[in-house]
Amino acid sequence: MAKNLVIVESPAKAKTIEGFLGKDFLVKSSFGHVMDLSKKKLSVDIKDGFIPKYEISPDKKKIVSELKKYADAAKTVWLASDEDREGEAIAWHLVNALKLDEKKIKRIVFHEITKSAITKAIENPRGIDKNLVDAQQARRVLDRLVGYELSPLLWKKVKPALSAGRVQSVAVRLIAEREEDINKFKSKSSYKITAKFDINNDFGKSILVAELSKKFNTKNEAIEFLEKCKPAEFTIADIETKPAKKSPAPPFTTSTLQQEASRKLGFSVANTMRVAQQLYESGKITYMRTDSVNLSNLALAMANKEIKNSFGEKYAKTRKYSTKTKGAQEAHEAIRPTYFNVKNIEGDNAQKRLYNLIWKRTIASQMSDALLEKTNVTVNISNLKEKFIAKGEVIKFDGFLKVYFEISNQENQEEQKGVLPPLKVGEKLLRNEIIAEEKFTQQPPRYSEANLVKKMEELGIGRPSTYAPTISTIQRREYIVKEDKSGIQRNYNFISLKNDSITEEIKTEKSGFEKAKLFPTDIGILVNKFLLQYFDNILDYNFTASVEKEFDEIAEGQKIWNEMIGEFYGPFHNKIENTLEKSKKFSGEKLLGQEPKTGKNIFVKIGRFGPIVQLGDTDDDDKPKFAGLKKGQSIETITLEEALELFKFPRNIGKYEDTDMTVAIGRFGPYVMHNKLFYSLAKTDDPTTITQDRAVELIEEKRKKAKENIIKEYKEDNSVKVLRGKYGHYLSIKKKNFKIPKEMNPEELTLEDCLKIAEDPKNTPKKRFSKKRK
DNA sequence: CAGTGAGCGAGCTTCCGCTTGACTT
Repeated sequence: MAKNLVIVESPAKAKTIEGFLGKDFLVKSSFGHVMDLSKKKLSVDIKDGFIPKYEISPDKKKIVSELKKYADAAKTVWLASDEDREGEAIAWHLVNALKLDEKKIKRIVFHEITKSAITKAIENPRGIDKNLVDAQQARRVLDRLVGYELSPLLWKKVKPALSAGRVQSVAVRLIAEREEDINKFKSKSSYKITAKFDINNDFGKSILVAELSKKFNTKNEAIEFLEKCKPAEFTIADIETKPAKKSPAPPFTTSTLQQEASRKLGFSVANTMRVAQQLYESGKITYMRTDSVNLSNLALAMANKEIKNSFGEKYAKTRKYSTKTKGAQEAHEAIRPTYFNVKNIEGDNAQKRLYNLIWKRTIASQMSDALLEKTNVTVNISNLKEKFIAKGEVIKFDGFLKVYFEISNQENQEEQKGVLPPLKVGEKLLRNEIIAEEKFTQQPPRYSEANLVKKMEELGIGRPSTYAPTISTIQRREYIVKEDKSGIQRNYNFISLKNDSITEEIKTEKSGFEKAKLFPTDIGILVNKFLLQYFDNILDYNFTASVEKEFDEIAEGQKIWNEMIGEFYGPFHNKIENTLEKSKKFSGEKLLGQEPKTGKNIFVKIGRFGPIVQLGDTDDDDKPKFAGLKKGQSIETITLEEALELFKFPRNIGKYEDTDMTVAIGRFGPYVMHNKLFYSLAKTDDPTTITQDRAVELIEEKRKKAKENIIKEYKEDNSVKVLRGKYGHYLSIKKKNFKIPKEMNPEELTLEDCLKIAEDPKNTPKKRFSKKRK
């Protein structure tokens, strides 16, 4: 057995490091945290100084016992978890979980996986930094208290199974507020003037395009301007040329990788992380969960060599970047290729594309500036004081642009600068055409997943390891949805002056098209309203930043962690108690109007199963009627007419095989019910207009499909069937499903076989987490 | 999945941050 056991967090890291160290060292990984608070209970002793009660995480029991075996046999245990708050806590938990003798342990840290960094770390061990551990405990306990006291309050006051937390609730707030901004937004229009001039000078013929420095608010002003241009003379008043430069962006962090992969490759945040993980595990890139833009000296040297080889000496420029992100912990390097001379890799398409993006971005970050020449040409109008301006841009030296071009975030970047024709000051220009185009101001854009990550990082909310999971949590809770929105056709005025006549046209454009953007749901909006009303401090965009400051003070030994938690918890818990006692159920109920026939009130609100409309008051003699909202409808925007429509279900649409068919809208969308069986409508079917014939078609379709999935039936007992499902073959007996053992051939099962399978408890399906609510 | 919504009451849900596989009805 090896004399030395080194424990790191990630198995891929363990493998690499083992190669650097001699055979006296055994390197194992803890797979992240090994101890945590129990999921089932609060596990914080509030009365006695907020002492947390840790347990070995259920899924880590095996790893812990394995590590303990190695640790007991080793002379020295080197705790090499990451150099940040969480890493320090992992080291401390390992001491407790493995019951390590303090004399036997050494804590080492390194933030790059290079041989020299590891060797240096081994030469400079230290003890566990208890202050840093305490900062982590404060973070952990705060999050637990907030999450586990707010969530149950929501269950009581809003809806069961909801959740709230320091990070997720702020993410939802961002999306809800953006939607509010969009609803409030009123588009304004103005007129942009562009001129095309014919050039005919010593250098030949060409065209100069220039834009007026001023925009007009009304059509009349624009026409008035064009009228004045009719007799005017146009002269070049000034040509200004100045050098400019562009510098490359720093190498990727988790957040910037997610943003660029979204923009350039169309990857979702989760997809980016999955593919990056694969690249990391196969040794092609460094660690993918990082907030650091730092590159190791080894990496800098490799990049420099690669650039000189591929592009030449003058393209290389070694750069050190430093982070500007709030609360960055920088335990790792930036995300970079492991070997810079590998430009392309083996792998699937997604891996190749993501690797290529990382390679280019990292290489570009070590390349020279691009040198540009920017030119501004001013054109005078003889009878007006406004000026036309033409802008040109020429690349004198491409530098890093040779490999990498960062797409900016702005959506409409129609302005493209190019090369201007050769011109002279004083030169007279011939007016070819001047146009006035009506332009509308754009509504604020909805967040994409990657833009949300960017914003969260700016606010210091969440960490590289949690961006993707947080986004899926708030989608799973149905606070937000990712959807496309088709744009709307819009008319705009287009006025043109050519020769001596002005013509007016109405053109159409499509605007507001959005793909894979985040929309708040009714429940998301409601929960956000509730939290803002009662817990505005937690939802404050600066909340995390201010507690982070206190965590830092704890880490530096200037503050006691449980005192800090106490100061927070007192007022917070009071608010919980108060709200529990005083506030009524928070359903977001809104009176829409009255039903024309009966005069009964119609409300919209959130019911136990989501948004509903209600006909009649709750305390009326007869029970009120309820109906769920259709997909795409929302509490915020539904009208009285739409609500009345919803009460028309269930609708009878005729008979089939002598039984009534009815159309209704359920939790999973509109459906036809026939003979107590359900048939979902297709997305293209409209439940308000669906015909009898179409409903029959749906019924027949589903029957045919069900038949195709039957592999075996038994005459003796028709409740037993062997079926083909999403995950392969399975057995169905009286609506209960069973797994068919792998060694058995589903095609050849006899009825006896089937019954035997059903009796064996190991074939009964495990209870999966289901969203079922009674 | 399951096509409800009142009210009663049992029993369930939930946080953030570290890490990877396991394995689905």
